[in-house]
Amino acid sequence: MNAVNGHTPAHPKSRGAARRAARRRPTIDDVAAVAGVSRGTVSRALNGGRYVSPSSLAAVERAVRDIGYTVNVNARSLVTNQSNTVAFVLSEAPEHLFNDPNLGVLLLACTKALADHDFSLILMIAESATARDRTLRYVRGGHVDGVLLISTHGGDPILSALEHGNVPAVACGRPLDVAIPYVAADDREGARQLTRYLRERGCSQIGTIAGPQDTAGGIDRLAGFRDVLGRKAVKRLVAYAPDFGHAAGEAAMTELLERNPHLDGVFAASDQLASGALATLRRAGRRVPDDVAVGGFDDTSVAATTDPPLTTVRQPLDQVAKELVEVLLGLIRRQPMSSRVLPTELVVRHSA
Amino acid sequence: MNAVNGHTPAHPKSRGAARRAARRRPTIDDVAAVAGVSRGTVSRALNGGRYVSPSSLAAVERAVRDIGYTVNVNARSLVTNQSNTVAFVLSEAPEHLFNDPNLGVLLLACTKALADHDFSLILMIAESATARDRTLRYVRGGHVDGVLLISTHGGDPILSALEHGNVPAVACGRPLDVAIPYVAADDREGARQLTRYLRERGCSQIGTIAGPQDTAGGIDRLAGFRDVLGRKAVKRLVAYAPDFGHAAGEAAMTELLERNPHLDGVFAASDQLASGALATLRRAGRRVPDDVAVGGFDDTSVAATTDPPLTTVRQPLDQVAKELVEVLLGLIRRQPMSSRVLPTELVVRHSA
DNA sequence: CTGAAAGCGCTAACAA
DNA sequence: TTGTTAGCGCTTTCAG
Repeated sequence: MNAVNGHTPAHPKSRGAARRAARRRPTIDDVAAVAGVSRGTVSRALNGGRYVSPSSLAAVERAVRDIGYTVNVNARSLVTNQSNTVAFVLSEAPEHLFNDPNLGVLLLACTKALADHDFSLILMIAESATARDRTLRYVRGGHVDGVLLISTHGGDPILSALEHGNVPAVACGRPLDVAIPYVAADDREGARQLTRYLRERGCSQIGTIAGPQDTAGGIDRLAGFRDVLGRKAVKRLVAYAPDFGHAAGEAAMTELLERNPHLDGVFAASDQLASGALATLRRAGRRVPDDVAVGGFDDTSVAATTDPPLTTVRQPLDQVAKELVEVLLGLIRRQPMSSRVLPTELVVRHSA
Repeated sequence: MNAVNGHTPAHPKSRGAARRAARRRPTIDDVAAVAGVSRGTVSRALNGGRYVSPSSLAAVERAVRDIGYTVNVNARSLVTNQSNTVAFVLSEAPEHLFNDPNLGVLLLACTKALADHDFSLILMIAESATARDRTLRYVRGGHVDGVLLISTHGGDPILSALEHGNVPAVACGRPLDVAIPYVAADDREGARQLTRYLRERGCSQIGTIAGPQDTAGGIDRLAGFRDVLGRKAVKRLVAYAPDFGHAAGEAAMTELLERNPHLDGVFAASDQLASGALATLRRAGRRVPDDVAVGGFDDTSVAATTDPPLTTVRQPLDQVAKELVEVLLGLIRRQPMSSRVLPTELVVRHSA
């Protein structure tokens, strides 16, 4: 109906729109005016292009490029009632958090996986009670379409809060005591793999540094260890670490060594625990892997830089992230989604 | 004008609003109806409470609590044209990125600092050309009020793209060749501190493992080293690492040792480089710090877990984050803001 | 396939 | 101090 180029202002809107477009950020009306179609057609063209003639579609695309139009997400979200944004919620003391090198990798991978679906990730920390309240308010306030929950400890208040909420949510790692769909690596089988490997390697006195028993990782990795060693996994051979860090690994290794002077193998529930164990062993004058073989878990960046490099169990973190996003997006589309457990892989280096 | 309790529907809106409130997410009109005031009054009460009588204010607050109202940010943003959201943009190959333990700390600290101002952080990765385009489109599309730029390498296309853009932006670390306000630790002075310490400690043959020379950290830390050693810092005593990682540190240390068998001190431009240097030195049979004293930079978590623990230079990352946010928020308010350089601190452990 | 028009929930300008 | 009203930019019926 109207001229396609802006030089021939046919109906009044065209002129107004064009002039305004010079100063303000262009709107859909500006596109419509330039493309010579109605606002509705532009909208349809922008959202899938259904019920739009090829010529209109082309005109719109051209106009969009010409005037550099980008949709105003707020206006769109106001009417569609969805934001194309998900919250990545960390519910733990932040100091601990980024000591775990897994977290950064996961965060990055989720961001990228979401970007592939045109979703953005907003990072929220819920370490204190007030922060948790703010997060919950924010999430429930409809600012995000769903939640990616990174909660390590059991009894996390934010988990139960989200459990019965109407906000789609998926947890990374099996949540304790809560029925929320999750995606996790197969911790238990991974622990079995490494423990079996130690045994086949000839270790006869294998101990374990177990992670905190209020985390799924801590519990399942110990369970896997016991699956393999059965009755032999006597109390004496298990040392419990209060967290997954280096210092805890040093302490637990000291304890294990005192109780079992003839130990010749150790499975630590994380690479950092293993790195601490290595430090203690060196101080005790034990050679690794000759005197004592050591295995870790996670295959984080630290595994490659210890001396000797760690034999460990790789978690498929990229895959975890991908599936986390897949499940959440499904949930957002109101599809029924179930939890997924991903296989781990033994990575043999030099410590065992 | 109207009854305060919902049982006495006086004007039509009240009834409709109340009924709708039962099913839908409550709106400002629902609050108005319940509080017995107009929508405008509610809005004013919600935004600062100016020009609102104490009694109205109380009524509104009560109504908000009663019906569990939360503002619809999209509607608000649509009219105010600001989102209370900033983008945290990473412009580098992500694999490298979270090897740097600083990054996680910074990200967390920024998130918290922003939360204190009721801003949210959205994470964006601009590693590839297409990702960069998407990021730029997103940022310019008005989805965020400003940008926190974490760019390490010089010549980053996203920097120049943002330099003359009208989007408020602040960089973490001094950007190379670009005039964008930034917040950074005083790398040069930090390097001087450590180098002086090595000299005062009695080292007479001090080498350095320099970081990549297309990063401000790499350049400035080397400059600081030279400031102290002056002419003595001959070429022979400098080894260049292609990145800040452990493996690069091992290689550079090997090189340094070959060229200078009598070396008795090393300043590495990062903790991870230093950790690599430690590994090489151990393999070479040199004792640290007795034969060779080693210093790192950053005071990341690795510094505490090496053997021996690293003497290093602490960057005040929490403070950096805080000021980063302060500057960005100022910029968003259209206040003129200038760059800030923060002092570093020498942390003495056992490696030197 | 297309255009017109009705809101989405909110803020801000204006009149009272 | 308050209520009324006009949009913000967009999607989505609903007629045509």
